[in-house]
Amino acid sequence: MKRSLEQIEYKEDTEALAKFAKALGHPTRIAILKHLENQSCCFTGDLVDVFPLAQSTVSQHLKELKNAGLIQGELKPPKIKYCIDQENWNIAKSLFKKFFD
Amino acid sequence: MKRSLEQIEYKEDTEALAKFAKALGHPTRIAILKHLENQSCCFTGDLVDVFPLAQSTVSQHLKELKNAGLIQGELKPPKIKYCIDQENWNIAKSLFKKFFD
DNA sequence: AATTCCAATCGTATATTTGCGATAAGCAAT
DNA sequence: ATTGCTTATCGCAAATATACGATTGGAATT
Repeated sequence: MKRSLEQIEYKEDTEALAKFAKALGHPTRIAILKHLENQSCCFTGDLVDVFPLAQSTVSQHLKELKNAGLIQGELKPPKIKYCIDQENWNIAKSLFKKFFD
Repeated sequence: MKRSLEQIEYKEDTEALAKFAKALGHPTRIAILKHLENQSCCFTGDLVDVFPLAQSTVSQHLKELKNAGLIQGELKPPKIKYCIDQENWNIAKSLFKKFFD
């Protein structure tokens, strides 16, 4: 995509908030996080059963949530247990809170 | 894009939250909203001066914020005054609040 | 070493987003 | 009616996002 002169510089908080918001910007990912909040943790396979989506698609959504730092995966062979990343979750929480006043 | 069988049905709150989050998922739009929070209101032209972006680009970001319901435009010839849409802003606020506990 | 299970990644197709310049549209004042 | 100011929209190009099936990879067990 064409870009103006160079990358725009935003404040750190602005970038961080946008990044979190972007990760939350898909209903499936919201639903996954809600599910994790209830269950505290779960495996990829559980989610594949819950959502009418291909395994690869669910895996991609998990990857994005992980990249945003909102979840973390723990090796639990032969499965992977996903949980909310409490530290970043709290950061996101406070950023949104501050943003909305 | 290929879709599974048919559109997935999510809860109303989930859809609404994702929609708001998506609109917030770009640093320029976060910055615009922060600017509006400070100024209470402003004109498109003001924003074009603030950000190193083309007028058409700023206009598009405003359009998305408007579509999401986060801002509203008031005709003030020959300008348009943009303000935060308090009603939807509060809805978004409470959705995020509930989501993060 | 081979097998099995689960999840990630690859390759592909399509849709959407982001950005720009150029043009159109709306409204006031001349 | 014409001009001038401001903002929206159009048309395009490139980048990202979303989805799938197929394949690969990793870890434990046989």
